[in-house]
Amino acid sequence: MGLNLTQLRAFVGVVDAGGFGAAAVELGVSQSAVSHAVAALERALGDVLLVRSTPVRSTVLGEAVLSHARAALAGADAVVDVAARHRATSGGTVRLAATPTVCQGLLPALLREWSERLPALQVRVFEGSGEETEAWLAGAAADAAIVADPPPDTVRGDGRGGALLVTDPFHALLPQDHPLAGEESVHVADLADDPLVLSPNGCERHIRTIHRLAGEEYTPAHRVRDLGTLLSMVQAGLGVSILPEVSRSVVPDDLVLVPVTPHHSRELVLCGPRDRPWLPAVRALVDSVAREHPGPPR
Amino acid sequence: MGLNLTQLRAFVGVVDAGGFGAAAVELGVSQSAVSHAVAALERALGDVLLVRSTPVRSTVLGEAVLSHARAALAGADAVVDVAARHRATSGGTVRLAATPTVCQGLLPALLREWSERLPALQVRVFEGSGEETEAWLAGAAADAAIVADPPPDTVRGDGRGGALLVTDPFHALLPQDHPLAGEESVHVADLADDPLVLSPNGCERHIRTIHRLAGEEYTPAHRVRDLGTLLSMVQAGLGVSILPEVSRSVVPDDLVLVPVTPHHSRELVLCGPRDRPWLPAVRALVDSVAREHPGPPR
DNA sequence: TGGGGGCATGAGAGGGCCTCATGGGCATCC
DNA sequence: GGATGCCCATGAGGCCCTCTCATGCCCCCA
Repeated sequence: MGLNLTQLRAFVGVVDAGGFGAAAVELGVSQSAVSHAVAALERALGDVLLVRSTPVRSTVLGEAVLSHARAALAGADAVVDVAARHRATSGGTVRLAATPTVCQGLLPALLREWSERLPALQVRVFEGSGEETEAWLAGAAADAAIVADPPPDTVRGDGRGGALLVTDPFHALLPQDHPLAGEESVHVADLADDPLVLSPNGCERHIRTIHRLAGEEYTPAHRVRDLGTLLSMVQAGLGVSILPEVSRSVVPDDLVLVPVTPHHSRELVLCGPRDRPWLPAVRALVDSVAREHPGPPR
Repeated sequence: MGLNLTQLRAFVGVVDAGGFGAAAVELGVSQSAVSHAVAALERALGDVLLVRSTPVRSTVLGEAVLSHARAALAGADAVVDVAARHRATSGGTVRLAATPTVCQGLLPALLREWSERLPALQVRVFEGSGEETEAWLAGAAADAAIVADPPPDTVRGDGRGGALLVTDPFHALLPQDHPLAGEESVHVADLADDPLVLSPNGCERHIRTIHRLAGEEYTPAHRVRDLGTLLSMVQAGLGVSILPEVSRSVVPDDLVLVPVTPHHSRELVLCGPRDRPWLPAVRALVDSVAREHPGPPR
């Protein structure tokens, strides 16, 4: 009763090969199979498609049907073709370098997304400072990285280039009971009296920029390596800090993030190495997130 | 191993319906069938197509495959659609009126062609004089006719209108031993000494035109009704005649057809009635022969 | 801690599709 | 005119696919 790709392939094959036997050779099946298939198709459609002569000719219905049959077969072939290409380019393991804030704030959702939407692709995360991630990527110890504010030519080239994951604004990190904790936003000058705790994970450059924009002096009171340490110190009332938005997920309940002015943000970009070809799988990762955020209308 | 329209339909259905169960309802099969089909498709393609969540989402591969799958299904649907339309419009019986010369010279090949290329269509031939065929068509005793030189608006409107079957030049019919039988062409003035035998089957108008073009007097010596009689009389040496090219197939070996000057020809056109809608089957006949002769480049 | 929605899975039946073998129509060639 | 070869149709038989039914697993929710 129902149509069949085998039947369509047999019909088109007979038209192209000029005969049932020739089509059978072409399709790698017996002549009988071709005959059965065409007969079944003709039964399903309710009329004859081919005139059994030498060479075989099409009936009027056969001619009318032929192009649609070709379209159907082309679509089916494209499906297997796309799948084959996908298997070849979207498998294997990608070593992804990222900073701690990214690893904690951004990566969980991304990894979950990737494991669902690119299940054949395994991502191994390497956490390091901003300098380390860039060094790993340059030194081929990593295949991709999430970097902040890369040179513009590497950002979302829409096919070539990396993918902008998120525009990540900076906030003041304050204890919940800090006088400014309830404000809509906080100017960096108003924090001048509080000791500034800093974790030099690649954000220091941006924090310096914020101070420069405000005309404030940049004098960090403490430098810690671990983000947990920073949080603990602010919790202990030893000072305040400035953190990017992606850190929000790891901020304890008794600390708050308040937008800081002058406004400043960094762009987090997923990209491959600058100086060597990208792994196909990295391209697949980039494309998958680029499709999520449609990007600017150019 | 091989793709399947059922599998593609299930996959697209799940994407459109937002779930396996909903797709099953949509497709009129069990939820289990949809699950099996999608699983088989994923096995065939070597990777997962759908993320089993609520609502179901596509993987990257699923998105890449979706449009091609839709194209394949659209092609297959178009095939059955075209076939259904063809069954509705290209079946039944057509009563076709034509003159004897056409019936003998032109129709055999046409009927054979039609029986092969439009096997669901039956053509019943009604043979009559030119006046009779036109009267039958006008009076709905025939559904179509092959007429000579109809008004220009009925000729091959390329979609609407009739189909030009052949441009049919006139020849002199001579006994093989006639002095002019070996000539390349014969001027009608050179036949003035021979008695002119005429069969008034609708060709008389053209023969009169040939004489008028030559400035010759038109004086037929004999008028017979049957073409066979005419041939016999010419064979018996009782005179000569003027016949159209399509008559060649019924001319005996001891008679010859020699192109006559002034050159003149008629156009034989297959068309439906002028004053009422055409049978769809008549349109199918016209289209089938119009496709044969590609027609002038406009 | 049940309950329900949603999909997967296994068993079994039915049908579709393939191959093998054979038959018939048609042309060519001695 | 009979033989031969080509080409397609047809019937039988077997395998595999696909469907349904029943049930299980998982997750979310109250």
